[in-house]
Amino acid sequence: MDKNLKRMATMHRMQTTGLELFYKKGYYNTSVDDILKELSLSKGAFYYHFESKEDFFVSIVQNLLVSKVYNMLIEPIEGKEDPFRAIEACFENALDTAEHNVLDYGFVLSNFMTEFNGRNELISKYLRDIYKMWEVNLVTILQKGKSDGYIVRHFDSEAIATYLISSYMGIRMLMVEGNSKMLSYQFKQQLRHYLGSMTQKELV
Amino acid sequence: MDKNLKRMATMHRMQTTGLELFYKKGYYNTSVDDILKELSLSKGAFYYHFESKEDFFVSIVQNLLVSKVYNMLIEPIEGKEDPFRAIEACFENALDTAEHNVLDYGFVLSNFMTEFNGRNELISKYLRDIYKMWEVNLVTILQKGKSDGYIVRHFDSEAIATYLISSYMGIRMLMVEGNSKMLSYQFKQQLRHYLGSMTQKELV
DNA sequence: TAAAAAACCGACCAAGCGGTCGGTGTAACC
DNA sequence: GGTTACACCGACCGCTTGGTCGGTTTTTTA
Repeated sequence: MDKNLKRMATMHRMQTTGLELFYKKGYYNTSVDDILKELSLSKGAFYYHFESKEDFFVSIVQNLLVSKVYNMLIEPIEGKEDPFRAIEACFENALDTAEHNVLDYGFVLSNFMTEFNGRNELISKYLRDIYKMWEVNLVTILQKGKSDGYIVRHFDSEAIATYLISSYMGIRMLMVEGNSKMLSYQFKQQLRHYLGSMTQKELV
Repeated sequence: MDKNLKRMATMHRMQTTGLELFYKKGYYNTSVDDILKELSLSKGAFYYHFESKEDFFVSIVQNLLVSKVYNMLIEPIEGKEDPFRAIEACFENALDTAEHNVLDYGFVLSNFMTEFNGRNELISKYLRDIYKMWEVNLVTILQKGKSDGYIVRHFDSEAIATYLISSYMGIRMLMVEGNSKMLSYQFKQQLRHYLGSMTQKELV
């Protein structure tokens, strides 16, 4: 009982530190020893809990990344009345945390997708699943927005979702130097314009 | 004379193969030996022509990447009458080559920017310079478009450029599996809508 | 409190890395 | 036709990597 608790605690410690370092330096450029040094743990401890470095990373994706993306990019949108307002607020909030160089998990996701693309199919698959989860959620709320009269009916929800996600991932990729505040501002402005151009005028 | 030719030929061969492999597998995940094996050349040959792996990559950026990005993403837009039409055509063309998984250098650029970000400041700087070149060109043509009456005057050219580049880099990041055709289609559609929403109606 | 199971240690290994260096073939020059 | 400089070779070096394994410590169990 208590046993399992300790096990979980250590694994969790390893996972959070692992995510942080993998994100900062890249998966292939971060050694298992790097993580262990940070935690003052030994190789033995690591391979007692995880089968391999790859297995370790998969566990991070499933235990941390999924829920973080959900909390930050999906849950804040779900069930809201006006979809565009909800999306706008959610994206802007995510960018604000990103500005203060806190971990922004939308970016973490796209960062890893880039790194593993064509290099590790298994991990890529897990990452794509998270992306799909995000996309499906956006499409759903856009469809609902149509029925509720917030969005012009003939627009393509899937295409809008794709465009939204790609622009978000793109801007996060650019927001890495000192100019992130400016970029974030410009992005928000254009996002509002883009969404505004598809809003159902009058009616409802 | 002929001498210099041979030198240049070998270096160029190394650079093109290097770019290809670095792009496919990542810089840190591609060894010098990997490239040499592909070319049936030896370590000696490599370090005769280049000081280090880093120096080699910088030479690739300066000799190949700069001109490729220019040819593909800048030159096709420069000096055109209607900026939105030019940008639209240029982006669509770039995505079409990307679909047939030919090297698309806008993506190569963003890929490397992600990989080196926070890991190699020198290389990051060179990559950012290319990005800036692209951005400045977009801003310039957008400004010109305003004076020529194609674009509503009060719009923010810098913000539009940022939004365009980020969405492009984002969509390319997503276009990696089999669904790239669909993504590309959706992107083009939304890009047209976005640009259309800023086009100066009537007048001119 | 003794035995058993779980958690952790760290020296060690083979493989791979970027980079060096003394040597070799070959074309250009006098 | 000998000299010289350029282009290339590949064994080798020190170091890091992911992963192993026999052993020790800590915790749970009975």
